[in-house]
Amino acid sequence: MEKSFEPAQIESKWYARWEASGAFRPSGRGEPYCILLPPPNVTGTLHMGHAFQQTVMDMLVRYQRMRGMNTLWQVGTDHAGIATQKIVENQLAVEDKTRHDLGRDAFVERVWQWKEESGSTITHQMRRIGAAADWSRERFTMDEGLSAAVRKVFVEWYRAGLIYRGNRLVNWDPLLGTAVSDLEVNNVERDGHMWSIRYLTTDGAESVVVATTRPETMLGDVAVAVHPEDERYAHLVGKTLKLPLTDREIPVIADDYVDKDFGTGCVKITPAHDFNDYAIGQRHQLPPITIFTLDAKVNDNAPQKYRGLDRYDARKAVLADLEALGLLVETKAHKLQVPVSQRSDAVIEPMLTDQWFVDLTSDTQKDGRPGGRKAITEPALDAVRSGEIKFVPENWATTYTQWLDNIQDWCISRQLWWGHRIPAWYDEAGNIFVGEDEADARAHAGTAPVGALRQDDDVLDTWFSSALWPFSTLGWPADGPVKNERGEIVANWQHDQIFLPSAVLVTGFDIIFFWVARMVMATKYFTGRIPFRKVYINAIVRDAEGQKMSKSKGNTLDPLDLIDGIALEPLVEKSTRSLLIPQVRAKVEKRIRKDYPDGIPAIGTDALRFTFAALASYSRTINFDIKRAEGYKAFCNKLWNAARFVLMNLPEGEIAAPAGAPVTEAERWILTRLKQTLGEVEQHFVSYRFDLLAQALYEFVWNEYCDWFLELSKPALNGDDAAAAASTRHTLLVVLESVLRALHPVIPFITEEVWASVAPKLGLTEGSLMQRPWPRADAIVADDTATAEVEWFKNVLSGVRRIRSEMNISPGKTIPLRLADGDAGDRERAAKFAAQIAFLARTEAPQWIAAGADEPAAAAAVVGTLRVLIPLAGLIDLGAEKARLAKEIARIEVEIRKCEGKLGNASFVANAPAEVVAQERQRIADWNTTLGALREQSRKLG
RNA sequence: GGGUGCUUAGCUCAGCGGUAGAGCGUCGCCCUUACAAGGCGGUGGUCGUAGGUUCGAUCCCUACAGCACCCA
Repeated sequence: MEKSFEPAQIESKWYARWEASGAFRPSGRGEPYCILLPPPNVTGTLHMGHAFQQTVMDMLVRYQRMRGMNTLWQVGTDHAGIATQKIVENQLAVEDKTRHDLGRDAFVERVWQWKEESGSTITHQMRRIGAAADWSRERFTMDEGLSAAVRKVFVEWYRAGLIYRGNRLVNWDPLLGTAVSDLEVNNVERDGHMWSIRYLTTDGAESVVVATTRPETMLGDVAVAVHPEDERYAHLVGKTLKLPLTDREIPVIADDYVDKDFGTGCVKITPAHDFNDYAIGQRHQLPPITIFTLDAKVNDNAPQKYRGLDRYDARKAVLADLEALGLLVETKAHKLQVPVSQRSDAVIEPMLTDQWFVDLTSDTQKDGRPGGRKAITEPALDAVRSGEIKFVPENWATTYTQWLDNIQDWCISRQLWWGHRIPAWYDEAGNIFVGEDEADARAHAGTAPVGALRQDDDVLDTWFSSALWPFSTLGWPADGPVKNERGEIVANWQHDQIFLPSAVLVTGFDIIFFWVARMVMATKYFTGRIPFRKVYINAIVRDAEGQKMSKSKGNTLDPLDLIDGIALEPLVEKSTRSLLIPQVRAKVEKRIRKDYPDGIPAIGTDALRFTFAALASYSRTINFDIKRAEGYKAFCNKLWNAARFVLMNLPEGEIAAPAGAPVTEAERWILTRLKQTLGEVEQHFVSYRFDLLAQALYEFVWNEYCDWFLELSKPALNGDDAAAAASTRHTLLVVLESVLRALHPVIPFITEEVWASVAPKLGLTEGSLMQRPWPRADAIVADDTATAEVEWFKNVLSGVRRIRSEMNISPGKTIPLRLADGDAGDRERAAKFAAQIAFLARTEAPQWIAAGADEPAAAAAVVGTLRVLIPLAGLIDLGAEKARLAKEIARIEVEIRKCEGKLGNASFVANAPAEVVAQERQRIADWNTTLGALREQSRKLG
């Protein structure tokens, strides 16, 4: 083995071997265990969130595979409608073209071409993380099989009356020219104004004042509403107002939606451009008046002079005209919530358009069939409420159920070209024909089409196909094998449905609504099964200061840069490349030069993965600190060197297991600790506490195996007892190999590399660590006696070390050692560990001082009643040692007083559990023993 | 407005009813042939505030303060 751990060399060789060996595919043996990869966008590149989430999935998959499960990690990518279409549209823009110049077919063809060339970036990056996924079954949401599932689902829901087409008010993105769902709209607080406008009654005798943040929409007003119990306006209800700037008259209506106490208590009603107003308009049978075109310019329903103006220009014009007429009563600054499209940042305009919806809210249809609430929403709610699906951490179930309780119908049509085209056709009379293809649509129609059929131009919301992921990837709805475009079988529902439900979904809270809930809905409806048993909501990765990572802040980290390292200049270049605003660019560059003056060091995949594991508590954010990752790289190096030590102490060839139990206490102790650690780690896998899991393994490897067992093994290996040496050699090796297996799910590369050297020594014949079983705690025998003895030894050694350190005795200097007092056990143990004490404490052979004999002035450590003495002569400052003893005595006196306080409290003794009282009595006895020995020592020093 | 979290050592976080812990940082000593990406030893906290429950509260309850996120 090389002298130090070099991740780059190791990682490059193992992944390809694993993948080629077929080790990532389901074994076909054991219980099914499946994890679905949340399919990343084909447009994406791997970011820290992906790397974290995928590390979690990979740990689970590798662990379960080693435990003998029939493991499938189902991967693939998402076509990401808008994002992908935009990339290609941007490319066209460089050529001064739009998608309309190409036409639909040619444009879609070009998007496919882009996908073939660039769409696998992220899946290749996933391999660098070490993801043990079954790439042979990789899917794409727009491949033929998954598209067939989409058509089937659409048609079935439509025929069940659960998908409908309607002219509804939807969130319209005027920049992208498509509807978007409620979820794709963010409400952003912006500084704006509240304008008060006076509307005169038709007879001109009276007026009302309405307040609005969007004065331009008055051109589409159809009423002014007041509260039914508002006495100020009761007499006006039913009268008409003259709508300024237009020649229309609008009624005053009463509706208890209006808040009497807000503003003047009068509200202008614009049903075509406001969701609340739309509902009021419907209640009062007031037909909406659309005043904007699809690109948010004033249309022909408005007076001539405003037509063609952009909505914000129209606002200025309307305000100026109202001002001129003396109808603008007040203008004041106002903070308002503006709906913004997540995809384009454009301000959303509610627009009345024809769209397709999934019914999620009606109880019963007109014909008596169950509505969407009964058929789709409630089963999804029940799956979580009943505990069939469990969230981890569980409080996310509240988020899930509250959203479903208040859900709206899902607008699934998008006015895009890239995506699953809606399987609906229209005849020349506007009748709708739905089917998996045109022939199917005709066959299922009640009436013959009038003239030719034309397919709906729209495509489905990307999340529609994602919702089917748990079963469409397993081959549904086909009956037999499903092939990919290369003719390879990627799924077969007949066999693969054993993987439904999957074991756990690992995903971010931000897509509980977009994806998790919809998967439950669709999977329950179409397969009758839940899609997964658990939903592990992973934390959001932030920077070391807890700030959200964003390109414009310059605090993003590329996981591959952490793995490979990157010099400062290339890092600055890549971080600022996409930033167009010079000030932002300068700020980001400055930050990077400050944060990473030497660039980013290469820490390797294993250390990155271990860091993710160590940070993965139930907390909802994790702050990624490179320093922490560097610490775990040191851990990898520690493991590496421990293995080197073990291997360099072995003779050539295979190491036979000695007959019988391990000879030394140290061996039996480390095996006991290994057993405990493995038991803990198994628990932490069950509870998804990867932080505790990582910590348990870290502590075992570093603080137990390396710090103590390796050290204890040195005198054993070099001592006269051949049996102890042989036994120790074997135990060193066995524990190391178990540790490698236990750590493999977390740090697969280094463990595989080390194992390759270790396995032949144990005569193991598996070709890869992946094929070894995960080590079982219950296969190891615990030995509490040995544990107690090693703890005693550790106390003795620590005592000597503390004296050395505090008395400034050079660590290399061999010093005399005396033992005084103590009991028979101490004598036995001192004899047993004599070689270890002498070697590790660097002392001469310990000598007992007989009771009552003269003692040299000495510094002392106390272990029970045993005093471990280091004679002062020439080594130790008497005054310093007295001070040290006094300090220790004072500390113990405080502890004793605490115990006495408790035990002196009658109600404590009466009410506390007996074992707690007993524990307290034991504690005080132990402290008193130590205190007695310390006082004795103090007296001896005079 | 409704909801969900968080507040513990300088920093980042575990612990969640019975002696306050880890990593990183910091200080001291040491290049002791597995590892200086290291070894050994130390320093450092009235567990956000105020009440309550309890023999006992960092942990449970209530209120308050601050911070964050989600939904409207």
